[in-house]
Amino acid sequence: MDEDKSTRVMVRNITDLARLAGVSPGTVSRALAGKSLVNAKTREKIEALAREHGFRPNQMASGLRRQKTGVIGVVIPLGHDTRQQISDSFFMTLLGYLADELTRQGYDLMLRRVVPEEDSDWLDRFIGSGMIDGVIVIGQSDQFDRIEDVADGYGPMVVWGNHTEGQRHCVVGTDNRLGGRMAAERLIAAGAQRIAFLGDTTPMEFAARFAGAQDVATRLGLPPVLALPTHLSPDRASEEIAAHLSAHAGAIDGIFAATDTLAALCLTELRGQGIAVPRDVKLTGFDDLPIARQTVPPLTTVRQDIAAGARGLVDLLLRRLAGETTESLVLPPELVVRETA
Amino acid sequence: MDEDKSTRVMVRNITDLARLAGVSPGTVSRALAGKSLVNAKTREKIEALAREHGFRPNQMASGLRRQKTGVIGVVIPLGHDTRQQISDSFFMTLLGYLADELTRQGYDLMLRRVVPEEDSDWLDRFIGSGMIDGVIVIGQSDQFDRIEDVADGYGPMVVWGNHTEGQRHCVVGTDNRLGGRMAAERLIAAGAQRIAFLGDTTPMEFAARFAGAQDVATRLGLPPVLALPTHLSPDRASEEIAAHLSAHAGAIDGIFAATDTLAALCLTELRGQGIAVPRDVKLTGFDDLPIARQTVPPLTTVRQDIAAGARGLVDLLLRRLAGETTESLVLPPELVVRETA
DNA sequence: GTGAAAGCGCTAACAC
DNA sequence: GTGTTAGCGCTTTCAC
Repeated sequence: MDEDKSTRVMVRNITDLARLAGVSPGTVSRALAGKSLVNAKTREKIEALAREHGFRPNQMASGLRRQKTGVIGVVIPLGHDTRQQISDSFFMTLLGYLADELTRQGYDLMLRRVVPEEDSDWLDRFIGSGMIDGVIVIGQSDQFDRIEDVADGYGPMVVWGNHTEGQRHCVVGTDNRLGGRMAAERLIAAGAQRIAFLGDTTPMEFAARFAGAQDVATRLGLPPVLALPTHLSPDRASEEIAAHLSAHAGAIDGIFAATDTLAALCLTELRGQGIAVPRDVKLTGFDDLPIARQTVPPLTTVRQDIAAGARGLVDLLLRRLAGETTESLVLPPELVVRETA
Repeated sequence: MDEDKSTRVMVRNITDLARLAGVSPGTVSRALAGKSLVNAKTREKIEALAREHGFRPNQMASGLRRQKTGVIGVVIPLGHDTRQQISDSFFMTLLGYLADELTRQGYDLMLRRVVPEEDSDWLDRFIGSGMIDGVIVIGQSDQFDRIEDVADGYGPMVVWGNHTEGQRHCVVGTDNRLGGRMAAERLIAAGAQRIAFLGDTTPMEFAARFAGAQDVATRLGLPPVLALPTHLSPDRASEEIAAHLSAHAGAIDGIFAATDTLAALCLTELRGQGIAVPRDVKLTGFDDLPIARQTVPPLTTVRQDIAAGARGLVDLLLRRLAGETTESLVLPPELVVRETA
């Protein structure tokens, strides 16, 4: 007998293994799938052989036969702001948690980033590929209607995003409007009166945050919240922020940034223009990403529970996969007071 | 005729569509795959029908038949430091670029995060799943040997990590040792004499960075570089950094942090302990992530070209898929001088 | 240029 | 408890 793992015989499929084990392919399939009704001895023998030859049943074939793939699609639609920072921290963090959670549940994750403008068919294409059992959409971007359409005819889909009264697709997300109110209230409590919202208000989540801040301004009889649009990529955003700041210097004493990333950038620009935070201008972010603790001074922000979001997405998706109909899940935001407001 | 998209007939497969079109399944297959030798009229008819019914050929079946899936696996092994920040910015950024690059090349991306300690079989399992045409491993972690073993018998694999003389697997990565030298040289040029390396030196990349710094200290006759190990998760790292700083206060005037993330954390702790940067202690990071520009003062660091790395990984993988044998790709680091050293 | 037929690797009735 | 068989949906010779 030679010493090396006797992989001299190539085992390419269940049939090869069956021949080696002296049983039928059906039995091998049952044994490897951990099905009941297989003789303990037979099973052991088959498992030993499989191990020895490093054999694993082909998931494609199995998937085709069983009409399920064990794969969940995760798709990130990139809206108008195509070059949106690829590493957008929030989405990437969510993706990390999703990967963990799906793995825990025995699913694989197929990731797709799409540009809806170039491919209006992005969602159907993914669903229709036959490669995935269900889909998680990260961010509605500007594709709300597209998603609604699909939701009517396709069950196993859950979306991370903003909840709108009466919508038909199942969504998981933070109560952005409430979060926006919290941010604005904090800015005002810290002494601000003339508030600006920093960030693009086109995406629904951001629009809701903006609306929440506006709610508060209106209720308290303060001037309306000023919208200061920016892109999401750091380079462009920095320039835009600098321009906004110059244009409105002195007219603003509170800034509610749409995300922590934007807030951090803003902090840098404020310092550059010699504006003291929180003395001259109060500032809040949104998300509570790690960076929020590391800015100088550390950022007051509105926390989203990303881990809970990921768990919620996967939990709801699995329930839908099992045929349940599910309600959307709206998570509560939490104000984290640090030093910028 | 009724108004709605006449999706009354469900088209579940190529055979259904063939029936509608009055042709054979084979012809439909050819038409939809864009093969030559199909009558223009026939092709148009089939394409129109497919569009009308939102039909798309099942990729699983196609994959099974053609013995290729159009999917590239991307796996992130989480070493000993299991709870390594899920959102580890560097890997996540790389992942984003990989997603773009693979999409551009017409491939889908299947993502898997694995804990080798709990599953020694992680790599074979992924490869053997039959779901992927090739695999990109992000980070060697402490799995160098495992990867070497696999490389002997499996071609389409490329790894992001550190290059070691004579290794057998194809790797793409920055010249970490050179980067380490650059960082140390900069610290010294800025006036430091007693240098410490902040971070775990177990992963090969970090070990190489440390070794590079050590090279410089040795060459210049300075005291050896002190290793200050930490975990990667922000919470633990902060504590550990604080402890290191207290223990070695005054004995260190230059810190080379293994990553920008660690450097940013370190900066916060230094400030907390009233140590001025760069006056009392010089500091450099590694990576040049966005955060490096936003710390106060902004971080001097060693830049890795992540986009080039992603392109390299995909390019080499596709070449190997095509049967070529490829050399590893070592990318040059670049010193970015800001204000901490 | 198109149809017929075999088969990718696996699973699930259905026999026995 | 195990073998046999018929596909899952697609592609690809091989005929014609």
